Order: sequence, then structure tokens, then C-alpha cells
Amino acid sequence: MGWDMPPMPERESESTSSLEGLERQIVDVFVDGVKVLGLPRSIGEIYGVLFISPTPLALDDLVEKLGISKGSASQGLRALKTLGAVREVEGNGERRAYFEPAVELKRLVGGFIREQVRPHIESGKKKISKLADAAREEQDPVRRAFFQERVERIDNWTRRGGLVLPLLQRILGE
Amino acid sequence: MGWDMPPMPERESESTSSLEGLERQIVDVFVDGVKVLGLPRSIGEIYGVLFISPTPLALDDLVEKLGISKGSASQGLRALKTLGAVREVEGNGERRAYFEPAVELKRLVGGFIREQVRPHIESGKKKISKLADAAREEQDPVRRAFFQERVERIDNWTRRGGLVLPLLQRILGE
DNA sequence: GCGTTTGTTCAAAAAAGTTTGAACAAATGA
DNA sequence: TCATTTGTTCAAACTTTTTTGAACAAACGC
Repeated sequence: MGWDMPPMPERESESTSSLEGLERQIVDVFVDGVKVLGLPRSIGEIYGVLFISPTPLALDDLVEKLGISKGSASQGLRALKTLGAVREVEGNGERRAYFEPAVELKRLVGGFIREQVRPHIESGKKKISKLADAAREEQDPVRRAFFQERVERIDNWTRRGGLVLPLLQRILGE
Repeated sequence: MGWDMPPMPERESESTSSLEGLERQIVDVFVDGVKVLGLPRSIGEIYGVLFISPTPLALDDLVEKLGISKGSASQGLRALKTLGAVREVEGNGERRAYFEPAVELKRLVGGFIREQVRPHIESGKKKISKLADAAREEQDPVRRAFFQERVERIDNWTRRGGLVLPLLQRILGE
């Protein structure tokens, strides 16, 4: 766990990258941010660079600015597109694709919930309904009652979770 | 990333553990649960076993039931205590310590926010105020305006985040 | 004091997760 | 057609995180 605050080598900066000043700082903020969400660092780096760029950037720009591999950039962009956090800029005659960040909190939160939270809640629901069956099997009535109370409690948690999410999205909506 | 739904070895079950039926299933649910929150599997396992146990358990019970090392159990319990998700049962004459889970959602969410979310928001705030300084440095007025707009936006995000958390706690309170 | 039980610590081992880079495919235009 | 540019894929390399286990400390009873 990230549980002890210790050595602080603050090794954010990277040898083969050409970021400077503000860019570097912004990227650091987003690297931290995505870490909290359980996403890999490169995702934060890529989003950060796009976020602070006055113009859309192409894959190769990211490779160069961040000093990451083409593979990483490609995968990172895909993930960000899936999350709805980055979109391809249309309608420049070029072949090369350019990207810009989605900057509305609503969109970002929505994408995260849709892609990372909902699926877990869904799969959780299935497991919980099996749980209820298993609890009913218990022979001893005292233990059975206890198990059922606990299963019911988990069930409540997920239900409440499900209710809070749309609310969250509304509250954070522009 | 956990991004592609693939092989599904479903290796949840463990060779050296003596969990059966309901117990195993509950533990699986919590292992999944804590993974979403970015906590290690052993935390979920330990909480799960405690959650479905009709009586408080000692460290050695966890070692035996889960087939994990004493070290793991000790560290996991410490983390859970810090999160306020587990408490020591007082007042049995014994030396050995027994533990029971906190089962109120309010408490669990509160602990998680306090330990895992707030600190990141706090450290984020510091970085952001440095960002604002850096943006002001920019010479070109057009770029400066752009940078300031972006920094202002991040600042808004964290502010809103800070406001939502207590709300969340209230909504999830019993 | 001494042996035993209970729990903690932390360096090393293992596992999990991320990134790389070379091979490939698709699109473009000469 | 062919060379070039752009982007994707995925096994292997690398990094980070988690777990283990042996050494240690503290509490207890005898």
C-alpha cells in the first residue's frame, strides 16, 4: 500500500523527456491523479501533456515529449479514448491523427464510472445473488440468520452504491 | 490495466486455505471490492473472513483460514485498523487479541476517504498553487491566458471534489 | 530467570502490473 | 508496384507492489 510517506525520492522527472516547467508540473499532477484512480502512470502523463497543450497533438508528439515508447503511447491513447477522456480531432486533411483532451469534469467522471466502476458493481451483483443462495443452505438456524443478515448488508451496500453514482454525476455536472 | 476481460483463470481459490462455501464466496467478493479501491488482496481476504465470522477472530485464525503468513496478517490487520474497518474486541481476559469488522457503510467510507482520498487531495492542492505561479510566468499573453484557464480548471476540479466528499459521507450514512 | 505465546518488522522473494520494441498491417502517394 | 509513414499488437523485459519468513521484542506465567 502507499502507506508510509517515506523516502520521497520524487523521481517524477524523466531522463529522456523534453518536458519543461509548467508542462512537467501539470504532468506530475495528473500522474498523481490517475494513480489514485488506479490507472497507470503513462495514462496520466499522456492526458497531462494533452491537457496543457494549446493545440492538439499527434502520437509522435507524445512519444517525443514524454520519452515513452510508441507502444505505450498507442495503448495509453486507446485507454483514454475508451474512458472518453481524449478525442481525435476530426477534419484536418491529414492522415496523421491528432488528439485533444476532454476537459469537462462531467465527462471524465462519467467515463470513469462507466468503464471502471459499473462493471465491478455488475459482476458484484451476480456474486451476491449466489451468496444469498449459499446462506440459505446453512442448517443451523442461528448461523443461517447471521449469514443472511450479513449478505443482506452487502446487498444494501451495492444497492446504495448504484444509487449514488448517478447522483455523483449530476453533482459534478457542469 | 484490468482492461480486457480475458483468460479468467479465476484463481481465487487457494491451495493452503481452509475456506469453504459461503466463506470462500464472501472473501472473493471483498477481494474484488478492495481491488477496485486499489488496496491489496490480503486486505480484502482478511476483512471478508472477519465479516462472515459469527465470532471475533485472532490473528492466527486468519493465518490458518487464509493460508497467509503471519506477517501478512499482521500488516493487513494494521491497515484495516487504520482505515477504521476492523476493531479490536476489548475486555476478554485474554492476552491474545480478537478482531471484528466494522460493518456500517458510513464508517467504512469515512475511513477510506480520510486515509486514501483526502491526503491526495491535500498534496494536490499544494501542487496546484505552484502551478498557478508557473502559469503567471508565461510571457506570451495568449499562451498565458490559456495556461491560466487550464490551471483554473484543475483547481475547480479539486474544489468540487472536496465538496462532494462530505456529501458522499452523508448520503451513505446509515 | 526462563520457556512459551503473541505479535511486529523488514529484507528478500514472488507476484502483479506496466512498458518496451520489433514485427506486422494499413494507408498513402509516387 | 514499392517505399514511406502511421499506428497496433503482444511477448519479453522491466518496475512496482505485495507477500513471505526468519529474527526480534514484549507480555505472560511458572
